[in-house]
Amino acid sequence: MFALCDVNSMYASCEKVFDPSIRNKPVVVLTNNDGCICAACGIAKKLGIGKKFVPYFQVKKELEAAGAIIRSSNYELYADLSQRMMDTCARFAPDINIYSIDECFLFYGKSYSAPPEGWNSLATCIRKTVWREVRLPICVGMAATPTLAKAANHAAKRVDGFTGVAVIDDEQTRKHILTHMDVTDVWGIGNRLGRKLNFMGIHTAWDLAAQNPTKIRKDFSILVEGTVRELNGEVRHSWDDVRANKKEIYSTRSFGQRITDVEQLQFALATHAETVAAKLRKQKSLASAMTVFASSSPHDSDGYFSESRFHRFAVPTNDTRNIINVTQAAIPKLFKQGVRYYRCGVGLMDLHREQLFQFDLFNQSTDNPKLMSCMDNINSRFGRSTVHIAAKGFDQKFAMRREFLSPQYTTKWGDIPKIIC
DNA sequence: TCTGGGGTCCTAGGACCC
DNA sequence: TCTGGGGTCCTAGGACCC
Repeated sequence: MFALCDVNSMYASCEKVFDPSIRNKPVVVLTNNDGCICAACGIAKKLGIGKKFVPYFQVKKELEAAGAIIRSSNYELYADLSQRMMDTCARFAPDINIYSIDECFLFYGKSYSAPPEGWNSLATCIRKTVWREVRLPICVGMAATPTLAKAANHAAKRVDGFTGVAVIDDEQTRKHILTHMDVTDVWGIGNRLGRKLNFMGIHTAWDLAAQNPTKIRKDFSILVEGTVRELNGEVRHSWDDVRANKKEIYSTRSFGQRITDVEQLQFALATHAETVAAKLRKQKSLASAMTVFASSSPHDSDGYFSESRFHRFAVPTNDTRNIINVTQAAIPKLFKQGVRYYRCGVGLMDLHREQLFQFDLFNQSTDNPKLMSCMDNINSRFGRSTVHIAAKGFDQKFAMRREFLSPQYTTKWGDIPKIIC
């Protein structure tokens, strides 16, 4: 049995945890740089406002008119509450897999027999406990495969007759839930595949489940075939696949304000280099190649500019200094006077497991793992960027725009809620 | 006045090599 | 009668996810 626990409108719900005054109001949360809408609470959704990934400036008036409370993304708060929610969920299963900031899969293997009180009560208990301990509303879906657990979770949220919990453990329920589910709501089926499937007369998840997997593989891909099989109870997402190391690691960001000077671009790229290098070390991998890029905005009228530079390392590395050096060397190619830079980033690819990589006699690694782990440890203990490479600069002018930021209630001493008697 | 998220994986096609 | 290879690496862009 797999369970999928996921927080309802995670970011909006987090905003309500420490601010009861907005609990009964429509809350809408914006992406980085207050660019787009990325979450809306249930009340906002009912009012028909807060459509995901719509640019904020386009719907600003509409939101004001509806009396919506606007918040910038407060990742410090969300990441901390996420951790607490995951800790609580983890107590209810032998194994947990954190899928994203607001979702985790729980896995009950063959040796685990169904709880005497039934799966439904277990799911309800998880939901209630998370609410009691973290004050986050979650939905729990349970089924024999991850894709079906996702479907059950979808039903728990949207299908009449379910209130926050759904378990698919018989044919009747499977059919009921899948027939009430749009094919594009199936995990792995996006808009594009959805359109093609619709064209073939496949509209619901149930229609998709009824397809011949071999034919689907021919018409689409091995991935869609896997989805069809999972909808029929055959596990295709192995637990290890979900947990597998990344094959590529990226860090990219749009700037709070457009950038026109080289130094700021260098600082930004060095910052991304540090981020990806740290992520790479965390999964204990080495990168053989990387790409560095910078661009103006495709929305700008004065011509779109985009440049990238690919680099292959003679010896795979996960040392921040090697990765930063490449970003610095890329500057002449990426920087052009007069361009209003909107976005830049760094990507690592062709990744290998640290222990498995064979070095040769002629190319010795220049990495300094002790220095790197020392940096990682200091930063994990005292906070991000307590020590950093000087190339990142000390006067970054592209700070994220976060005009409607709430306090970092749980991660900053000065922001801890006060109770005044 | 100006404003438009971030991450990962996959693949077609071009460039280049022998 | 008409016909012209095959492999690797990189790039750009598409597709999916939240």
